[in-house]
Amino acid sequence: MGATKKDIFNEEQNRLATVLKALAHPARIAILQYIIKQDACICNDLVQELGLAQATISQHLKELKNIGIIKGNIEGTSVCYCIDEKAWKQIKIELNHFFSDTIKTEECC
Amino acid sequence: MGATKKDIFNEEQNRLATVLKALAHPARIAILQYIIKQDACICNDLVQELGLAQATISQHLKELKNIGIIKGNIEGTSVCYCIDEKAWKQIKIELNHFFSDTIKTEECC
DNA sequence: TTATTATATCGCAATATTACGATATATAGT
DNA sequence: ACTATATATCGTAATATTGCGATATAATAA
Repeated sequence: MGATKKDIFNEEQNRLATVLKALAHPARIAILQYIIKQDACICNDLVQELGLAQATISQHLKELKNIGIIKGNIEGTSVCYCIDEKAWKQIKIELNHFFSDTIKTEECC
Repeated sequence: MGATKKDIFNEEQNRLATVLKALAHPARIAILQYIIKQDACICNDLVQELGLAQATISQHLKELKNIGIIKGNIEGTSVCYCIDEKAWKQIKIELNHFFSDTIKTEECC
């Protein structure tokens, strides 16, 4: 008990849930917004900007990297993070697909 | 420690995270897809369809109701759930707004 | 080499989520 | 009134997430 029963859902449902979960935190939304605004940034910029501990920011970056939406390039002693355009577009497509399902313009029952 | 630090983020970031979190579960994705497919359904239909306990489905429905994306009308002994079109469209707009931020077509750093 | 800077990872405590049995509530049918 | 049906809520165990200090790693600077 306690864990999500992934086995009873299909690929699409699990994939969508995983992506949404990775995005479903205000710090990770803020991180993405900051990266977009600045084009790219390093972990320490985010520590200054958001006021969370370095370990916490690093952990959030890892979760965003896990779904591929950002990527990091090593630049000397720091890591430069930016949006992975291809992944970003793919996620956009997946969400659009889900949300573009036609809703009946009628009241309930 | 442990709880999300909502106070350091802005309204938009917290709102977006809350909505995404409510959607970020395969069961809730499946519930929404089923409601869309059938136009409307009752809790028990979902219990049969998804194979989760009635208490679990009821809890997931509650979370979807919390963000307003679905609404329930009492119909005799059962409750008929359907998409709240207005809320659905609003959420769609909010997500589109977030995802339509222009991404630079350049490599990282 | 030693110090500095930037990040990642480990370990842990606090909190949140998920799932479900049991039970409460409420309506319809007999 | 009694029974059946449908849903919501409570309580609880298992698991996951969040946040951070401490520490490890790795590259640059002095």
